[in-house]
Amino acid sequence: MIDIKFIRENPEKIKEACTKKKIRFDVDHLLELDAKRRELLKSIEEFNAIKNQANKKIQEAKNPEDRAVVIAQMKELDRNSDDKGEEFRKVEAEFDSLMLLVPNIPDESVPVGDSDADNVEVRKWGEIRNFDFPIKDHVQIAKDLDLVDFERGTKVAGFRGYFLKREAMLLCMAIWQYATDILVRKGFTPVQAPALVNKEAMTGTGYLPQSKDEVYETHDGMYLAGTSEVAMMSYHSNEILKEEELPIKYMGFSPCYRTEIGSYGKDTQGILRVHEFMKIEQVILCKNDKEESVKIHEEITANAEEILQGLGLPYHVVLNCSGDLGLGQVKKYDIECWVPSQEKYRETHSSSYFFDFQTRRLNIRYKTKEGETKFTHSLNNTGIATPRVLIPLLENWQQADGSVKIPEALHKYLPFKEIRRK
RNA sequence: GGAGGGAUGUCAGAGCGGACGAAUGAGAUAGUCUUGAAAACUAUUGUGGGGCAACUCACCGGGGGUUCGAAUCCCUCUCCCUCCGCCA
Repeated sequence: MIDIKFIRENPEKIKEACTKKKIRFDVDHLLELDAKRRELLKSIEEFNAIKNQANKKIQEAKNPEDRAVVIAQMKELDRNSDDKGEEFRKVEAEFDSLMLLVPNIPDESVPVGDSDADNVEVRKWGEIRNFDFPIKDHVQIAKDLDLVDFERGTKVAGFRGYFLKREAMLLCMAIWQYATDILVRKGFTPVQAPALVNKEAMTGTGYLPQSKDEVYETHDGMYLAGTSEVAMMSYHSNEILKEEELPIKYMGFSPCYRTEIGSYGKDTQGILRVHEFMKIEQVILCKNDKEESVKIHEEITANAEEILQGLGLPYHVVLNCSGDLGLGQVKKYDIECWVPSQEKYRETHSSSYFFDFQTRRLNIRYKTKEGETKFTHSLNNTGIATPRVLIPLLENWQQADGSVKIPEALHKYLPFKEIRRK
């Protein structure tokens, strides 16, 4: 959510953000509602002030007759006043729902563009291997080594369903443990977060109302979150923190659910785009300070890079263009890992900051040392997501004989150093 | 699933139709005392909206209602606790 005062004073900046983010939003209509709302509120308040004064008189009235007179006057006043309450509530409701749709303003460093095609590569890491044998894609590797059962996955869980088996499952657990060790060492508090969450949590983080098609809703009005960010951000909703506690760094771990309704027909093979997966997420609350947000954004991006480097996966970091930013995001880097069979980089991480967009919705504030109350800033980035990361891992580490080597960083978590056919 | 009890400021906790934006305690901030600290004492200390300001309006879990007037009464939703049942 954006501060209405800021919108009033800078409507052109919001309009510009709409254009850059390719979002249709009628700023002028919002401001009209805002004016109307304030006008109604003023007249209601004036009426309330009169009533409050009259009530004081009723209390001060010495004898019952005086009292009765004032009460009669009061009733008369009530009858003659036109009740603006209902109109106000209507205007307020529309205003509130529109406020949830005002986009945050992209940082100046964000390139203007329409889609991911306009994203800009900022750096690359790792050697892209030159295979001297015909390579397999991850689906073939998984089938040959009996690591994923897609047929039964579909039978039991429908389209995009899968069973992860044997070494693949152990590998995932090793990857979680490996990533957890790195993040805990960096001061993150590990938390197993609920994936089943309420509407406030979804709205507060900005997944509702704008992305409601991509979210599973349960029969009793709960939601399956697409990321533990939803629960971890909501963890401190309606709280006032202390400045000394900041930054708060959580490593949220949870299953994640996505309908993928916007991506019918895309990546239908394998485990790239699935409805259900596991993810370790970095979630940060920090001071209301742009420089602090920028600094931590680079840190959490570097954390993810460190995790990928340990796994020996070539990647690049791209700066997302304005059209590829979510409603609340100020700036976002995607980290994409090299997928040999596709000869391109595919997204495995997404690192973004929001300033106080989410924390206004969730009402997460802190008291500064000077005693001021401010909204915190929030940021998040993937730590590691499985099984998606198995795609670059299996493909980049495949060997001519059909086996797959395990990167050394994972050896201590596994009873094997390679996966080969039985 | 059944039966009761509860939700109040940063925290604990009173209030149960008008003098309550809310007792009291803790915490925090400032000051006195002290070489310094602790203790003690004194003062200040909720949030949000409108107005340059004086001021004013709203907020006692959320939403409705009754009343001239609601933290207090009624309805409803959410959550928490206790007991019984059920499951592990």
